[in-house]
This record gives sequence, C-alpha cells and structure tokens, in this order.
Amino acid sequence: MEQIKSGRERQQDAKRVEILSAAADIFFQEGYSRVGMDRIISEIGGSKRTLYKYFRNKDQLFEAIIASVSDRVMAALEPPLEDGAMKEMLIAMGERYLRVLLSPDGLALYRAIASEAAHFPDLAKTFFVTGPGRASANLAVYLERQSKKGTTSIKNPEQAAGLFLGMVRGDLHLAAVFLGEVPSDSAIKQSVERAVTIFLAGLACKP
Amino acid sequence: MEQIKSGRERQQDAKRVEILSAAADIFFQEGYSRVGMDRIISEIGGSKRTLYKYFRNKDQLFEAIIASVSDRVMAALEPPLEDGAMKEMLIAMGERYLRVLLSPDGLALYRAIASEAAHFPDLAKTFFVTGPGRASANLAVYLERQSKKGTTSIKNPEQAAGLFLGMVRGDLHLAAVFLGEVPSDSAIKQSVERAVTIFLAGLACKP
DNA sequence: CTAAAATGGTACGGTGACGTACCTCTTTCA
DNA sequence: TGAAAGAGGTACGTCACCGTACCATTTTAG
Repeated sequence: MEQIKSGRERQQDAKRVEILSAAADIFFQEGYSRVGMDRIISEIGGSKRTLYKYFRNKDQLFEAIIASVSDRVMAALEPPLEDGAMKEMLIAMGERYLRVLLSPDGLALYRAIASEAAHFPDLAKTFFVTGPGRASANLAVYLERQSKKGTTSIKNPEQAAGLFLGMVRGDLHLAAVFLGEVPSDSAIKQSVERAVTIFLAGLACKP
Repeated sequence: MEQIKSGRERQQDAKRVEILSAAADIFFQEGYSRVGMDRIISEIGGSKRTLYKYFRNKDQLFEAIIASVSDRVMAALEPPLEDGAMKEMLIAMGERYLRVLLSPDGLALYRAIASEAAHFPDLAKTFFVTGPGRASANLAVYLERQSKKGTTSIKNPEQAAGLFLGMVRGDLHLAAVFLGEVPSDSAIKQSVERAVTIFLAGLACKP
C-alpha cells in the first residue's frame, strides 16, 4: 500500500521535484563547483533547513540531479525499434539520438558528467549505460536481427552500431559541446541522412 | 636579438615549464576547482611568491596549462597529409587521430575543456580549432583534392570529413571519456579499419 | 667580493561556502 | 480546535582557499 499518499506526502514529493529541477538548471548553467547552496536556496525560495531535509549534502543533491535528469532525457531513446525499411529506421533512430544529445539538457549532462566522471564514477556509468550505451545496444540488437533475416550481413553488430552512432554525432556534437554551436534542425536532418546513406552503402557494398 | 638569453632567463623558462607540467598533472587528475594553489606549491616545492611571479592568478595558470598542453598534444595531428592510396591514407590518419584523443593528456584535455567551456570560451575555441577542428579541416582538403582527381566524387568534403572522424571516434571515445575504458591498440586498429572500409564503400557505392 | 635580485618558508587578511542551530510561523491531522 | 510536525528565515561555527606581506637565505651579475 505504498501507493496511498497523504496530502503532505504528495506535497513533499512535489517540493522535491521542484528543488531538483531548479537546482539542475543552476548547476548546469554555471557549473557544479561554482554555485553554492545559498544560491540555490535564494532561487527556490525555501530555507536551508528544508533543502537539507531533502538532500543530505551538496554531493548527494548533485547525484540526485544527474540521476533524475539522465532518466528523463535518456527516456527519449528508449522506445524500442520497430521493424521496417532499414533506411527509414536508421534515419529515425539517428535523428532521435542526435536531437537528444544536442538538446540543452543533453549537452549539460554530457559536460557535467564528463568533467566529474573521475569523482562520480558510478554516476558516469549510469549515464553511459542508460544513455548512449543503451542506444548503441538497442541498435546492435536491431542490426543483428536484420542480419539474420538476410537483409545484410554484419559481422560485429555492436561495433557497427558504435560506428554508426559515432558518425551520426559527427562534428556536430563536438562543435556543440565546445563551441556552443547547436546546429539547425535541417542541418541535423541532412547530416543524419548522409550518415545513413554512407553506412548502408558501406554494409551493402562489402564484397 | 631575443634569442640570446642569460643563464637566469633560461632558468626562469625552465622553471615556468616545470610549474606548467606539474600543475597540469594535478589539475587533470583531480579537477581544476578541487585543487588549490597550496597543493601545487607543495608538489612543485617552491614558494607561493615564485608561483605568483610566473602566473598572476589561478585562472591564468589554468589558461596557460590548457594552451600549452593543447599545443603539445594536438601537434601530433598537424603533419600534413601525403597523397597516396586512399585507404592507407585514411587508416593512418584515423589511427593517429584516435590515438591522440585517447591518450591520457588528450582525454584530460577533453574533459577539462568540456566542463569549463562555458567559462573559458576562448580556450574551448582554441582547443577545437587546433585539435579536432583542424584535423577535420585537413581531411576535408584531402578529400576535395581526391574528388577533383576523379578518384571519387564528394559533394560536401567538410561534412564527409566530420562524419568520418565521428565514425573513427565511435563508441571507443565515449567509453573512454565516461568509463575510463581505454581500448587496446589492436581494438583501435580494428575499429579504424572497419570505419575506413565502410566510409570508402559508402562513397564509392553512391550511384 | 659585494650588492642586488630572486627564492623559500610562513603567516595573515579577507572572503566565501558548507552544514547546523535556533526561533517563529504556518500547516496538517485527530 | 489544539497540539505536533514541518517550513521560513537568519545567524553562526568552521574550514578551506586565494592572493599578499614579510623576512631570512641563496644565487646571480659586475
């Protein structure tokens, strides 16, 4: 009967989410080490006591933020792949993948975790496994199924998936991370389509 | 006559390099915001006065470190591309590129700059332009030359270069950044060769 | 050899930030 | 309605850290 929650408990849950969301915005915008707890309080409008009732300390708040945002953002990668024409399939998957990585939250996550990976190894692993790693694994499963159906022959589906998604990221992702240049929607579409073309031709033409 | 340096000046240069190198190691290993100036002093063995004679403040020290290491590491990408068989060319270039990005300094640079890109935009731009961006530009020039020689026809050399190098990074680079899993030499070779195969086939098979 | 410049070592001012304590006010449940 | 739990606000203790100042010592140049 854990489902039944009193009014207070629902309110607490809401407060917790509110803190998480606001703190995530600030941390992502200015950097974890640069923003203090006082700043978060002043932005949320509660008291310090309340904040420390929900999160033991700053590190734990950070971990909760990463876990929460990672779940939410990477959920967009989760819907399983429908079987269909391979080209359209790959295009849809590639665009979805790239859009997630290039979204504001996706970029912020990527940067925050890349920098703190050494100090929060579990967090980094979670991000990778639920994010890019899962996308890659899903694609590998799809490729292997296609391979068994005889459409194409792929020796190493996991490697192929990694290469394809790497190509999808291409230089667009690098430029977004380091220069803050987020490409336009049409640029994303065009880049992914080109990547799919090369990838499919590469698989097919293999003698 | 700037070349003539007295004994003291040479010694000062050496000291500066020594500080830069030691501080880089510590910053990269533990993170810029986490390590204090006292720590660097204790590691180098000088006094605070000396450190602040060479670098005005902590930020400037960080900038100098990034610039220095970036120059040194990315110099390995600089040697211009010799013309030759396209496949061997791409393999050589891809391996060199990936090895640089996966080297300890390459990874440390990538992580440090990714996290601080918002606060040191000039630094991030410098890193990108002298590093991955330059490699991409060089490759684009090469591809365009090959295209004009009639070997293959490439519509958008810059995009093609970005896609190829993205594929070379593949999931190996992601895993290294987030999980600290640096692939073996043979894994690098195999992944790059597969990427080149797909890329070339993709270009050739385009009807 | 001597004077000046540089360095080592340390102590210090000032600031900021984390986490706690206390008091008051509001909200919830019986 | 009344008492207990929670929340707001603030002040504080403590600590770490940046950058400066001071003095003794070594090294360099002439």
